[in-house]
Amino acid sequence: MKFRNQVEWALHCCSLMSSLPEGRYLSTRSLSEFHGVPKEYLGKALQGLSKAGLVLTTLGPSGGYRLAREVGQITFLDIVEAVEGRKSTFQCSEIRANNPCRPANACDDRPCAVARIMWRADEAWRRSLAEVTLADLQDMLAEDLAPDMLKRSFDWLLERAG
Amino acid sequence: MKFRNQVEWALHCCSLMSSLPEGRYLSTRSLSEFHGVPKEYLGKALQGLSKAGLVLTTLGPSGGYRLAREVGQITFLDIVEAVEGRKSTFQCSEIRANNPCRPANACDDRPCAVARIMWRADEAWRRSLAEVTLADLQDMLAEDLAPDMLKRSFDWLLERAG
DNA sequence: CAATCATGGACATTCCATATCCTAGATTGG
DNA sequence: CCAATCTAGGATATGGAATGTCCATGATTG
Repeated sequence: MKFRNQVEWALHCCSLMSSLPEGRYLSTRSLSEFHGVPKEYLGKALQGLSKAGLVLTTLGPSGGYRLAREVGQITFLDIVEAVEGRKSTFQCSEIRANNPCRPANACDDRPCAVARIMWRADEAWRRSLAEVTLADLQDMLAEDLAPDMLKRSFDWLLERAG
Repeated sequence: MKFRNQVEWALHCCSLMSSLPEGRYLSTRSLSEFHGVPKEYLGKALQGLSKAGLVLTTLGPSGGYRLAREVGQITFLDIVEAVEGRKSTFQCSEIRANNPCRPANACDDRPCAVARIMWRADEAWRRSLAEVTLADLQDMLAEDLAPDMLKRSFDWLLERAG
């Protein structure tokens, strides 16, 4: 019951790309150096973001990734699902069908009650993540971090952005 | 990002034990037969419930498990956490410390903003599961299932209960 | 006293997260 | 045009966790 590391990486990469000026791109190499994570493996996560349409890419030198939408239009749920998929935390294996008292021709018009309850909790979880955008994260970071550190990070980013 | 099978098994076992008359017990063997799951492995999940204080046990022939509290006093969250543990879905690896622009003496007074958002979603998930008890599940099943099947399952249970 | 039970440790197996490496094709800067 | 750099993505290792089996122990019951 744990997320991939890639989810954390993808979220932090999106956070960094949130400060990227219009039309510029950040390469996998730069993103991996900034966060201290393996470049090749991070690439898989970024490809997930790309396939989900959350980021745009260009090839060649000075290529890389940038956000495909405004920071206010990308939610945490978008990013998590792009990397982790849309599977529910609870997978119903239809245990109820094994009940020895169940007639062979029994048909279930509704999903198993246990699954319904677990899936409702999943929905609450998704709703919570869908309420937070990258813009909200930017606001939180502006409160958390010292202004000069934000400035230095931004300069670092400008140096690398193609 | 998926639960153990044991979580599903434990929930269904608790559901069955909800109909158990006062003072009677159900063995691992019976529970595994009813649900069609491996006895030895199911035993591990039931031991989890036992260690969490959700069920009582007795040894010897006619021994087994029964709920330790009223059905209205055992929540889905209780059961899930007894089997799965209390780990969060999101594990913060403090990626922010790898930021090359970060001064060596920097200290963080708050958890990483990304983690705070993810943990808030976990809380919403837990709250949802904490709102549902085994009594609620019984009500749902009474609506879902044909009365004669509930009756047959109950008789099956009485035959096995020690 | 023999059968049955929970507990728990040891062990095998299968699957997945976590990588690493390489090739192909596209693009850019010189 | 050419060399360098980029993304995309396939092939392959590896470690650890999920899944499942087996057995020993001690308690309880009939």
